[in-house]
Amino acid sequence: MNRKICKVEIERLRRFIPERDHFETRTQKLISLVDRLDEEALSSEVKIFKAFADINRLKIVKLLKEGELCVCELTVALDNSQSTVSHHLSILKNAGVIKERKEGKWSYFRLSDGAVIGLLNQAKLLMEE
Amino acid sequence: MNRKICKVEIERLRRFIPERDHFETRTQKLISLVDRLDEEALSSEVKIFKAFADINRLKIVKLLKEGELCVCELTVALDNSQSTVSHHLSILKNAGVIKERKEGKWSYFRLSDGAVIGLLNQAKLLMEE
DNA sequence: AATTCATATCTACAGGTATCGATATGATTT
DNA sequence: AAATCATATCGATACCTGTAGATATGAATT
Repeated sequence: MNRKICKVEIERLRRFIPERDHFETRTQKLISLVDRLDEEALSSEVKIFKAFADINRLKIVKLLKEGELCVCELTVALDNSQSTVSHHLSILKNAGVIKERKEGKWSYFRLSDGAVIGLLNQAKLLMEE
Repeated sequence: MNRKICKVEIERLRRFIPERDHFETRTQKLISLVDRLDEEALSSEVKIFKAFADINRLKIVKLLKEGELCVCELTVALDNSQSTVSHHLSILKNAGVIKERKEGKWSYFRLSDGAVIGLLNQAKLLMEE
């Protein structure tokens, strides 16, 4: 997760900073704002959004709104290979979106809580505007 | 976006369907549920989640909560190359998350509306649980 | 009109990720 | 204990994506 730092570019931009009204104070404010961002918290947010950023995983989430399901049911419903479904489930689980319950040979998955549905609704709202 | 269909796998699973209580009706219900999902709408949702699924784009969104900013300000604040920032902005714009306003040489970007902030809050909620 | 500047686009590349088949694991059934 | 079954993990592969430098574009300045 280490971005390459582009110092040359920054210097190039800094050269004209004093020439524009308020530019320096504005950018200083922005820089300190970025510095105050919690990188770890941001990474968690990214992880959640990544979890939702795949059509098959979205389908899984929408199916799980109907209730708990096992891997084999999801495999049939999604028409994907079992290993693929398993992979998607582990990403969703790792992001905290879904929870697992083992029962004998079966693993049942369910949505973590109502926040997921709220998230989806917000996204839809954003989309419709 | 064309998933490969894994018929063999499905057939393998179908063989034991009649042997489990309610499995057939359950999976039939799930399959028809998936069939009724609007692929195009799902793709839009995925596009939005993808827009948020990068740490630099999240930072841009958080910076834009402070108000309208031009590309060069974001470039300094994020310490990324100009082309990279421009690329991220085009993804956010394409997903409908931000809007652009041109003024002379400058391009100013702003958040589309309050839905973004709601979306972020929902994600945070989900994360904290 | 020539230069400078802000931004967008193109090109290349490294790392990430979705997918599947094959195999491993761990439970259940025979 | 051997076989079967559900799921997870591994290995390979093709595609996707974030990044930066180079170049193009279009506006403002000289």
